[in-house]
Amino acid sequence: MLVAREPVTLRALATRVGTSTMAVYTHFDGMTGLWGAVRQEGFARLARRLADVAATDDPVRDLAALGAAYAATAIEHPALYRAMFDAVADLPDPEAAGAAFGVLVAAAGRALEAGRFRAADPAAVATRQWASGHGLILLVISDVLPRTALDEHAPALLTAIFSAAGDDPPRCAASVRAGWG
Amino acid sequence: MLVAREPVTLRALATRVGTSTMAVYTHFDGMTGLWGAVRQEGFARLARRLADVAATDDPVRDLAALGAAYAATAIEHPALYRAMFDAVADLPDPEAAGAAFGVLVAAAGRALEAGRFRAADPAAVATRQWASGHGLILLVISDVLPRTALDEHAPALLTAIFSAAGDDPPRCAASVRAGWG
DNA sequence: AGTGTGGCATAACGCTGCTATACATGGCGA
DNA sequence: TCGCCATGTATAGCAGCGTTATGCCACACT
Repeated sequence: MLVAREPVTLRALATRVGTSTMAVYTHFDGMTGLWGAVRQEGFARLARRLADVAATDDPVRDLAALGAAYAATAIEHPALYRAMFDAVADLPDPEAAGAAFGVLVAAAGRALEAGRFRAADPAAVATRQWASGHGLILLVISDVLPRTALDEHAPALLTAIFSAAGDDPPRCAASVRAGWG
Repeated sequence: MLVAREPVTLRALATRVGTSTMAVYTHFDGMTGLWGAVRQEGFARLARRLADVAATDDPVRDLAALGAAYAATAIEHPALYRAMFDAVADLPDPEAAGAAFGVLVAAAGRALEAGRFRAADPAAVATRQWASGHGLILLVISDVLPRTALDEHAPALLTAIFSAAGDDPPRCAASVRAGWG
């Protein structure tokens, strides 16, 4: 899973696109601004990917599908995913990250309304799902865990979290299996 | 939670300890080797902290206590924790990380023997606990989640994971509460 | 006591991100 | 249509980085 991480230098980048280093300073604000734009674009793509997950009549299935889409996005571009969270605190426009999280919260809210979750805070469920997925994904793209660990542990973790939120365990497991695909 | 991250340059470091830059090349192997030694020491300390957690007659409580010790270690030195996982794949001696993980697996094994977990693979339970904690901790020390999120979500996540492993939910919650302290 | 070896200070090299300056090019007003 | 202004780019140079080559010094061993 570990991909070659060439240093991404300002000069190499300028030469690559056939311009001089100054272009990076006019269009972005130096390397700092460029990395900020990269992280921003990463979260924008993530939010789009999550928003593209169609809602069904099984909100728990949807939550699992969102998790799968999230993981797929991260695995497709692991270097980008790492960069996104390298300085997520000073994102130029944090709303993009908020939008991605909001999709998760909305799905958890639908699960609550549908009676699948019992008096649980949708934001808390989404946070727990997010944190678990984040950790698992990072361990995978850091070559600590093999890539197969995702399919082995993610559904189990999601089932554990959603069941703890009140869903009926067997039904929850079925929904997660369906959503994770 | 975000702490000031001065660049940690070779020159500044050499001046700080009153020597020249060459010392870093004789004792370590340049900056790369030095960072490797730092990560190594980080995992060694983590393993020691986990090994110092005394086992009780409640293995689920112990698992939660291990989680709390793990989180405390990370929160005490967030920059070190980030550095540890920055290149965990090429750790000089991976056994230190393996030892830390082994403590978790052993506790999960005791929970299985004690009949608290039902036919679950101890390593799988430990992996899920580790991944979840890792993600939650990273989000906290990256200032995505407030520090209070640890006490709010970690026990809930642990209870969810251990209950899914077969433990009786109310009893599990009590054990986690006791262990998390 | 003489010799050899290991470790450190010094200086220099190539690279980095960044900035100051000069030039070119495109649009707008007279 | 001509001239001017402004915007963006190329060039050159700066300080800083990690790394390496060289020379020296101090300690240990015969």
